[in-house]
Amino acid sequence: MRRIDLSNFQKATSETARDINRRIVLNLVRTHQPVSRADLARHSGLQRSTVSVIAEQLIRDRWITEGANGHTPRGRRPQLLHLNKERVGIIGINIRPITTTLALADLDANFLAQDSLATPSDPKQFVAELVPRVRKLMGARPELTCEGIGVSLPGRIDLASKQLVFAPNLGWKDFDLKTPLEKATRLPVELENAANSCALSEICFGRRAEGLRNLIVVTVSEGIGCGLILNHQLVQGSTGTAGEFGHATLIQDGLECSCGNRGCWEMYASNTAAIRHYTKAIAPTRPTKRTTETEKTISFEHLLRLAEQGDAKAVESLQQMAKYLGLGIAPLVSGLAPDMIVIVGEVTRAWRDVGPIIKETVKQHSFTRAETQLVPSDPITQPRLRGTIALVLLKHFGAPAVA
Amino acid sequence: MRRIDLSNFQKATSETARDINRRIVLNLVRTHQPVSRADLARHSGLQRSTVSVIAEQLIRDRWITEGANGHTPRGRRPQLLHLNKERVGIIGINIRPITTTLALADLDANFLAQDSLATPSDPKQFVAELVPRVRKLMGARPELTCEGIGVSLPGRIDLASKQLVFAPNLGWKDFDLKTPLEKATRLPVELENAANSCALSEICFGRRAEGLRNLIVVTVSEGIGCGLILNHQLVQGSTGTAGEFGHATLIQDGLECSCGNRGCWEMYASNTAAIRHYTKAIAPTRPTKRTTETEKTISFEHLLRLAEQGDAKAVESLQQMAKYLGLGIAPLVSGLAPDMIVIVGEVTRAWRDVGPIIKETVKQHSFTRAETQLVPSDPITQPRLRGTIALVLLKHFGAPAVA
DNA sequence: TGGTATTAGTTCGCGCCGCGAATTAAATAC
DNA sequence: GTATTTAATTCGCGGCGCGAACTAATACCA
Repeated sequence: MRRIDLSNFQKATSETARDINRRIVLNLVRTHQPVSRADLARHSGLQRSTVSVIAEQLIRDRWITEGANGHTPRGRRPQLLHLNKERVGIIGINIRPITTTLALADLDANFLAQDSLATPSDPKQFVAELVPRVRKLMGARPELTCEGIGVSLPGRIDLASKQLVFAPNLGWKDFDLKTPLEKATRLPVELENAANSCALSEICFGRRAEGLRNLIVVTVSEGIGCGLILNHQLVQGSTGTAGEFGHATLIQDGLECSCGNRGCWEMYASNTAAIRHYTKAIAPTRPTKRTTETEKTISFEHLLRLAEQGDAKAVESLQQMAKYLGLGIAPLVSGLAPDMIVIVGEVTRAWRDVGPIIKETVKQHSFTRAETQLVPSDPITQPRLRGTIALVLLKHFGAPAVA
Repeated sequence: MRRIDLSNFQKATSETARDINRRIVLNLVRTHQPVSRADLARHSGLQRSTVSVIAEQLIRDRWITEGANGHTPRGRRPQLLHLNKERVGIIGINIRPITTTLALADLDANFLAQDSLATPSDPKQFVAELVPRVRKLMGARPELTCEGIGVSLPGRIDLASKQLVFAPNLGWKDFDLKTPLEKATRLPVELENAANSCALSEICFGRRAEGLRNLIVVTVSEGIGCGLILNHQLVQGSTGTAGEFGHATLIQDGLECSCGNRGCWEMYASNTAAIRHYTKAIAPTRPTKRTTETEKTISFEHLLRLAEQGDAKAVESLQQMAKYLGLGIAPLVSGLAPDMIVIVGEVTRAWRDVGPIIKETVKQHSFTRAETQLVPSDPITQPRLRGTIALVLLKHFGAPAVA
């Protein structure tokens, strides 16, 4: 039961009921397509007459279309409805430290065209390079009306100003990406943290996580980030920085972290941490020089490959990483009791080895009656990028703002 | 933006708009009373005509009443509306290990009558003792229609079965309190964990926390519990056990906890922990015998009094406790970025000493841009008990289930 | 003292919406 | 060829919010 926010509520008008039911029907079409009006009525609990009117409206607005006729054992054949993939395009942009990928997606979140570029270190230059590529993507399917642009990035966006306030791995700070991008493309732009994007991707399009009430996504790369979906809703915190469990203390008085604290979770369980462990293992006496981001990422790829080839020290580094991942996940299970936790990151390639260790560690260190599933994300679904599509589509498919 | 839950959604009917606007108006009356219809129209954005109809309905249903006329610099005098305190009573029951308190409250969550009893160790006997006292409370103001019974207890309630699944400090387990209480009183009964109750109390009636989007309540007594309000909504997790950060690991391989893990937060920051620290300090060599719950609670009272009188070791025990409270709160600030954290428990009596330590520790160990306020709860508001009133009232004052 | 301006609250017709019964459409079974 | 079954549409009804018009009550001012 939600408390009504008296500083920011939405009164109901005569169109509110239609708005609610239209969204319900649109969602039902998406999940059950192809589907007849009669089935929609059964699934929604609405009268067939009401569904007919709503369907007519959705067809008129080109959200859905009528396809072939279906089959029934007896009686008139239903006219099957499905999402109109020819109507809407969404641009998704996934910014990562080295490479930025962008794509054009349809209403089913299928990618129709993709592109990528090296992420420049200067955010202004980035906008300049991005805009023509966005235009080119939209040009790939000119018949589609572009609904908006979703952006996922390794940083945090201030809820009020929509400015990027913190992105250490990009080296950007206090930059307004939204305004210039909106001006240049004349499209609404939604920014979101990468972990949050992944979480949206999972509950909106995920095979196993779709529709779950409580889901946590843990993104493991240079650092660790969390995307929290609680009560079907993204948790952003008061300013938009919720999810920074990567900088929660795991080991009191532990290793010094760039954030200024000591013993942060990501100092022990990130890709970087695994590399550090491995480096120490193979050359315990020689102190390593500070490596750049590029070297780190390549190295984790390398570490994974070594482990796949059976390198004992590489395997051990990953096992260590898995143990610490479990130690950090355990309090999330105790404290938030989610239905599912999804791990996103290169480390999932070694899931056969690390999965059981994470699960066992979580089991030993958590306290809950909840049967939280712990699963790796399928990188082929490109959750960071696909989440940006969810970000834009939720404006049409999400629950309406009411009361 | 919330995702629509296709396994449990609510279609809109022709009455949905009225339901939404009625709840908005009811909330506005509560927060602005006494208030005129014209002001309600201004605050809600609804037409005056609509507000008039809704007000008439609310008066007919005896939720609100018309009071004296107000004053305006010019023009007709408004008829002021306010909540009808003579209509509805709510029974609140706060179960604690030693004493159970119960009260009858009005719509403003003011207590009209109170009672208390020793908490029996047998839950069946508890129900038998409770029912006549509930009847007696209702008899104190027979003109009130009792809307329901809210119960707060130190344990967790399974979301699906509504059974009490875990209450170590009561010694109860897998007991159904709801059904027998509902049968005996013919009133709807809502059960909730004590920390969650406190959280509801704070956002519904709290002077500082009312209406906040993200709030965490940390209850500190024999153990530590957390009540999480995120996006204006109680977080219960998949089974109802969310909030058990007290059993999150604070110190790896630390003290053994009754839950089976080691180093749980509540082993270092609970009342029990402070007593253990004090006992060790005054008799470091002699091992203490296992104390009962009763002795522990009395002892923490004693410890507080000693500290108030300036006993150095007692003060140091509380400071130690405060430091560990801060260490446990820090990851909640990093990870959930709430607007406010409220501490509930006897320890707040020593806030002048412990408050600054908690705040400083949190500041040093957390990572956020959020300016999370950290405040002690005012025990005079009886948050555990008052939260049970919110639990019942939210059915009428909360946002309606929609989409 | 009576008109004017101002504010509160009500009345009423309109259009949007979902409901549900009746109707039309199209298929199969016998 | 008729009955049966299922799909989809049509249409009148009642609930609801809107907004214009109207009534009520008060202060100000000439």
